[in-house]
Amino acid sequence: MPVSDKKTPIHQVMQEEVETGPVDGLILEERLGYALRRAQLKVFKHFDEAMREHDIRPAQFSALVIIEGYPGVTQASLAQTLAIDPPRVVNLVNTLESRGLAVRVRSKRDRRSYGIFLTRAGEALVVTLKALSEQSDLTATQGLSDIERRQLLALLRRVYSPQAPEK
Amino acid sequence: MPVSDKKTPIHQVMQEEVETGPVDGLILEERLGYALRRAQLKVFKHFDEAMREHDIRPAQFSALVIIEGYPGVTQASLAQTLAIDPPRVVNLVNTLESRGLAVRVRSKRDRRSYGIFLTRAGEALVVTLKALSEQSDLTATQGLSDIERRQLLALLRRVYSPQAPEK
DNA sequence: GGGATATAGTTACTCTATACAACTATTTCC
DNA sequence: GGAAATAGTTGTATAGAGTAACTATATCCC
Repeated sequence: MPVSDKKTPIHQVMQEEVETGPVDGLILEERLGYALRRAQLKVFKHFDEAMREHDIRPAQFSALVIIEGYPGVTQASLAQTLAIDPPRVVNLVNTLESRGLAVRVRSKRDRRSYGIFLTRAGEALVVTLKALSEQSDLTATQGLSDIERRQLLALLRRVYSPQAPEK
Repeated sequence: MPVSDKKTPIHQVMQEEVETGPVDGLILEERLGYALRRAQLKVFKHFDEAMREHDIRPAQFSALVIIEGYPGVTQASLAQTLAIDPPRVVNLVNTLESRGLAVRVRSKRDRRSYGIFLTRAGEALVVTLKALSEQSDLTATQGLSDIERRQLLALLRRVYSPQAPEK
């Protein structure tokens, strides 16, 4: 039962039949958060499709790419770069390990921490995944030219990392 | 206990001490999904701060703005425009109703559906919230010029709504 | 050298978001 | 008038995100 049944109707009841049909987002299009969410939904949907066959989630993909680029990266660094919190990193790395894509190696310098490395299987997979991801980004942004895509990336980078260079 | 204890160490064990310090996102910066997520995190963080005093979540704000622009909008239209599913709309509208910001009015044309309207309190609040949201977007994108902000919005719109005009 | 403090990782718990299945009431299609 | 579709609701399941508390180790400082 709708909550309104318990409340007094208000002045707008007179306007009742004003508008019902499908409504575009015109009014919200000036809201950055709305635009970011809608764009991210679309890009992630394409990404999920592209990765479905490999059963890889966005954070897993990003982690693999970072580990490839920085072999021996610690979980704390991963957390920072992925902008996720330490508990999620534990879970993430557990998954990668149990699937044989990465391994933890206890650091000799600081025995509290682990260096994370890709296995050969992980190295092979990340190459495939990067190609798939690039393709998925292209199809998700079909309407944009290469220049516009680069513009978009540069602008986004400058939003989340204010000290990023303009070009 | 880390999963790796149960696995054979792999070839990279030799490289163990390679890299640990904080790692920037350089390697991922070409990934659209990563950039979108990071930017959205930042924009939403500012938004949450701006709205904390009013205890308004992003979806609630967007709903209020849509209802203001399309009085009598149905829940189905709300779901479409907000890109959330019908069960969440029910919950959302329940919250707005119980806080006295909006009301459901049964449609005479189609008695399955409701038109959603703002109460006077809702109308007053949405004016305040829109100003706060604009201010929050500005501070979240401090590094950008007005022109770049508009460029970013236009590019995002063309990503999620491919038929959107270039300018 | 040794105790206080900080850090890396882990576990547990909470809250929200998202997705999906099933159901009621009503409308539309044939 | 009956079959199929639609608007809204309820319930359930899973993932994302934030927080608190804990262990083991390292660093700081007297």
